[in-house]
Amino acid sequence: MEKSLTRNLLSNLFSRQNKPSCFHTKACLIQQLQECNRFISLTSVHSEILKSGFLSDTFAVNNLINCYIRLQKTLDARHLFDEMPQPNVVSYTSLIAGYINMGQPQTSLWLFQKMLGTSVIPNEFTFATVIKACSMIADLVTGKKIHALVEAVGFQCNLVVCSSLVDMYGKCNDVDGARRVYDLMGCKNVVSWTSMIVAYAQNAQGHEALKLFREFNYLLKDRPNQFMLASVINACASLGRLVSGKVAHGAVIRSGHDSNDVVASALVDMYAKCGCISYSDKVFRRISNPSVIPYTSMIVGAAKYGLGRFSLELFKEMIERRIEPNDVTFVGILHACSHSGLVNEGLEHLNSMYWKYGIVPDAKHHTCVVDMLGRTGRLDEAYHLAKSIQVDPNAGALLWGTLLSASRLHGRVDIAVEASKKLIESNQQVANAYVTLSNTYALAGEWESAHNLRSEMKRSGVSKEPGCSWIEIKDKTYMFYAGNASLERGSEVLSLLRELERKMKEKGYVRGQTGLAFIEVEEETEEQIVGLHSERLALAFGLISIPKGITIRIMKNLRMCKDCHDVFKLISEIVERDFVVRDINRFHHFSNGSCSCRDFW
DNA sequence: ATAGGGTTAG
Repeated sequence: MEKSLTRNLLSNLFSRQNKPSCFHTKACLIQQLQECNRFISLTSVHSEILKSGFLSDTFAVNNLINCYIRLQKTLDARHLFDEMPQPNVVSYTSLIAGYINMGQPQTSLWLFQKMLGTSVIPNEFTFATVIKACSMIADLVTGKKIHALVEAVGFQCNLVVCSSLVDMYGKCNDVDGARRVYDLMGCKNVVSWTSMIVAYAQNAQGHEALKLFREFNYLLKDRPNQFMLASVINACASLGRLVSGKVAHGAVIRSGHDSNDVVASALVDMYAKCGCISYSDKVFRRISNPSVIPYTSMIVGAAKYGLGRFSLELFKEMIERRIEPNDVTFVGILHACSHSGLVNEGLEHLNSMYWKYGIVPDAKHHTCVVDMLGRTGRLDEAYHLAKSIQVDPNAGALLWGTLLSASRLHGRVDIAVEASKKLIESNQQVANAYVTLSNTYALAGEWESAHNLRSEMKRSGVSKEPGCSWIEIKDKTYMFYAGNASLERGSEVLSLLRELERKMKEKGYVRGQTGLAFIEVEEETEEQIVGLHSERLALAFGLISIPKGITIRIMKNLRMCKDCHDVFKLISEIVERDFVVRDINRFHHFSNGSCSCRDFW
């Protein structure tokens, strides 16, 4: 690359072309640099600068560096920078930003460190840029050091610097840190508000995100833009709040942002997570040129509904439209195959993802496949696969946790023991491992082992939060704790739910495999609400085991079933009376999924 | 030369 650059420079240097006289004045050269968007014309201007002797002019070289960076020639920019006798703050900041644009935040932080050893003082542009580098790699330690420097140098009142600090703390999972900076800001704009909303939304505090959004609208400082709306829709999705999500959708339509790809993706995801896959589909089909992300949202949404075939069709369609899938798309596809029992299709996709699409399967893909094999009872293959994968401790916890659940589902004590060992050894999900293993022993009738494990847990002080599931309707949150069957008329509900499960099995419900359904719903009818309640109640009773991520699919032909209707009615009454939680703020730590249901003791 | 948004396995 360097050689070709030199060649171009030389050929331009010695060519005798008729150039307008203005070409040689500094102002003109710089204007040409700012308008330049092709590498070949850049080298020509570069050689003119060289000829005119402006290479010793910091301002001119800074413009040259920026032009190289704009054309993603970071290495050339670096060579120029290294040759500068007196790089100034702009030279440093430009190159630092260049490394960030090339996806090298570490290098940009290294250069910043070097800059601190010189007499060049960073300014607000430099700070905003390096803070972004910390956000990208979630480096809170460095972020805090830079924050201290910001205060020392006196930029703590700068709008852009503070907005990037809010974002940095949020991305590093320090929500309180983000809020502290946010509260100290003298003036805020849409960006600062959005950064704070995102900090909440991405740290399982969706309620706070929505609260801030309401505050923003109440103050009516500005109209929400597409960035803010996408973030708010994301918060609604994580909470499963259909009503708020629809309000946000209304705002999107009114403000004309509905054709925005990012906003549309957020809507597709939100409707799917709120249980309205048909709405997701409607929004999705209105996107004129969907990119890989809305396609992936739709694939994942369908997969979670047990519509595995639909996911695969969407995948085929996007390939036909020459949209390149990414690693997340394959997570969705493998998830779809896993949850719809399409094992052969899943294995084919795993095997072809690299040679057909150039995506190397990593731990998350293998975890999906372990889950897929495990669900259908192919535990030995799943175990074999899990053993063959190199993983870091976090990914390992997911991998072995997945295998452990599958072992329990099929009563394979031997593999459950091995998977639990791995979890306990790695000091990850220890309580989960104990509980699941004990449940597996119990399932296999090995009561003594189950009991011993419980005693061991008590002795070593390992405890597990009870599983919890919730549904929000209007402004109320209904919480169900797993295994809590001690409510009034509990046995009555239990027998009705058993009957319901029997009917579900008649309709093809397979334990641990396909999400199935209670009732067909057009709009937000009473039936839907009751249907959702009964799903969660059933979970609470431990009666049906629906692995997290499977959403109950809604089936038309159950609508007329009178028995079901009676169940819903009864459950509805009980739920209204016994399950209203008034202080929703207490449950923030659960809010990373609207239908989470953990294992319980 | 600077800040903010969407999809991820259990």
